[in-house]
Amino acid sequence: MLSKEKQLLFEKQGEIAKAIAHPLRIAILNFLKDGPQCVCDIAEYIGSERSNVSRHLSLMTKAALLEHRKEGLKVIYKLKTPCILDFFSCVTACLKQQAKDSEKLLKAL
Amino acid sequence: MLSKEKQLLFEKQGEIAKAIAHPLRIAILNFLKDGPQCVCDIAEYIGSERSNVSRHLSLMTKAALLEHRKEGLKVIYKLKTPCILDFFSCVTACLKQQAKDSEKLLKAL
DNA sequence: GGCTTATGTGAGTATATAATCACATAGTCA
DNA sequence: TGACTATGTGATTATATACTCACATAAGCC
Repeated sequence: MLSKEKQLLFEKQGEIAKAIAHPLRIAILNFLKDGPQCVCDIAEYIGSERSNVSRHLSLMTKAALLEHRKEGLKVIYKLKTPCILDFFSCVTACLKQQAKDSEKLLKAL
Repeated sequence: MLSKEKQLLFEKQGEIAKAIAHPLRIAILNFLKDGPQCVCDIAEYIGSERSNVSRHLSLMTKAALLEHRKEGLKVIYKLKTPCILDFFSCVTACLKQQAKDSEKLLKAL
């Protein structure tokens, strides 16, 4: 049976996973791995409304994935824990597995 | 600007992240890392209704995180791509960062 | 001060997700 | 065959999430 401590841990882990789990947010994380960027440049890169981007950014900030500072008119966001980028290499491994399976299926046709 | 290929990749990665992003599903993944288990034992471990567990399992199966085989009356689920477990070590790093920040804040009081 | 730009937020709507209950299906065994 | 067990699924409801538009705020510049 699941202990209270583990339950709490899984909830916390779920919050972080949820903060990552959106195509636009993943795009933002990938954009920021090359260095800090302002909201306007992020919005232009991912091709979405600024207000929407702003919400995604504050969501990730609340999950402690990002941090930001003000610089004149602009707000600059950057990765707070670059280790989350490791997430993508492990997801990529899963996707490769999927691709391999599809390939097998295709050959069987 | 985001290329179509990258957009597609980020969507796929988002699907996998979403399949992980739930406390019960994370609990299941952690339970299965010690070996394959049937639905009834998984349900008992995480303390939720079987029908609910069943849905979480099929969701993760669709995302290719799990695979299953039938064994008599029981259906046995197991990790398909154990590499997703790496996800947890990278999330743990984020949580440690968060804890460190809270500690700093606490000291400043 | 007034104008402009960058950002964030409230309100509303549309869609997705999670959980529950009841029931259907499939396999086991007497 | 009939009772029993394990699992999955349809229908419903509650809640969460994503997006858009309009507007508020804050900082810079003339």
